[in-house]
Amino acid sequence: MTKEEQLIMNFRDLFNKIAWLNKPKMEDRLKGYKPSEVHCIEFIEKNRETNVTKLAESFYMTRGAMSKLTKKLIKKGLIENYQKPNNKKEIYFRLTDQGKVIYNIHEELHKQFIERDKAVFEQVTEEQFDSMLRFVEKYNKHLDAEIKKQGLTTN
Amino acid sequence: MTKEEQLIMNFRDLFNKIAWLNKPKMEDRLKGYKPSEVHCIEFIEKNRETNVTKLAESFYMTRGAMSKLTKKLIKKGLIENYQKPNNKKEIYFRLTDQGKVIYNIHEELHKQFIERDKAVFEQVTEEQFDSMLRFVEKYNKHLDAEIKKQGLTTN
DNA sequence: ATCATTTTGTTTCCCGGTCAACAATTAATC
DNA sequence: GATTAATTGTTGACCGGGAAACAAAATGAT
Repeated sequence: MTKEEQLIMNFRDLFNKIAWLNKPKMEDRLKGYKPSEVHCIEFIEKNRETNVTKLAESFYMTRGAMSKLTKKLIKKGLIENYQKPNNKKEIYFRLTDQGKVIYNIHEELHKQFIERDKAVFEQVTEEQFDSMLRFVEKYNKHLDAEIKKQGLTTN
Repeated sequence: MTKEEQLIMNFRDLFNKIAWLNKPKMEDRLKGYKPSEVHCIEFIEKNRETNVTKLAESFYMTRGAMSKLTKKLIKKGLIENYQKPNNKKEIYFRLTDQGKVIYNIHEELHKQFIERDKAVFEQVTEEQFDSMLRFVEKYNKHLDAEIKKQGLTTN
C-alpha cells in the first residue's frame, strides 16, 4: 500500500471512530435529536439565508432529503421558515428559541470533544498544523476543480 | 474557529467530495454493484478468515447489516462461505472467481483515482507525508484508547 | 409579451442500515 | 459435567436518504 492510500485510509478510519465515539454522549445530552437534525441546526445558525438547496449542497445530500429533514425540524419547533417579499420561490430557515437551546448544547459538547483530544493536538507543532492545513486546502481545491470539470450537480 | 476544527472540517469535506466524485465512474465500470458491496469484497480479499463480526467492526456497522450484505453477495455469486471443522458457529467468507473479477476492476479504478490526485500528492514532501502519517496514527491510537475506556461494542 | 429553460422545493417509491429480539454455539464458572 | 454467560449470526419492524417525477416560480431568449 502506498503512503497516499495509507493516509487516506487512516483518516477515513479516524472519522469513523470519532463518529462512533461521540454518538453515545450526543444521544445522552441530546435525547430525541438525531445527529443529522443537530448538524442541520448547526448549519442554519452559522450561515445566513439557508434554504433547502444550500443545505443539500453543503451536506452532499439530495434536496429531497433536506426537504424532509427541515419539515421535521419545523414540526418539532426547532426552526421556522421565512421568505423575502420579492421572491415567492425560495424559502429560508432560521432557528427558533428552542432550536437555539439545542444549538448551544451541541456547541458545548463539541468543546468537550475537542478537550478530549487535546492531548493529541498539543503534540502537534504550529508548523505541522499549517502544513497539514495547506495540504488539505490544496487537495480540496484540486477536487473542486475536478468536480467542476465533471460538471456534477446536486440531485 | 480553531485550527483543530478547521482541519477536521476540511478533511470531512474532502472525503465527501472524493466519494461524490468517484461515484459516477464507479457506477459506470461496476454497474449493478453498489459501493458497499464492492467495499465488502475488497475487505474479504485483503483479510484472512473474515466473518460477519469482523466486517461489522471494521466498517463500524452492525452485524445485522453485514449479515444481509454478505447474504446478498452470496446470492449474486460473488462470495462463498466456509467453516472450520472444529467450529460450528463461525462462518467465514472468501471470494468466488466472479468476485475476484469485481475486485480487480475496483483495484484498477482505485489506481485511476490516485492518478487523478497525483498532482496534489507530488507537491507534498516526504517529510510532510511522514509528519501527517505520524499525526493520524497518533490520533487513531488516542481514539482507540478512548473507545476502550468507554467500553463500546459493536451492536 | 410569449414561450422555453432553469431553479427550487415537494412527494412517492425503494433500498440499505439500525435496533431489538432471537436461536445456536462456545466459553467460563462453579 | 452442569449451568450460566458471552459470542455469533439471523430476522423483522422501522427509519433515513436517494432517485425520479412533479408543480410552481424565476430567468432567458426571441
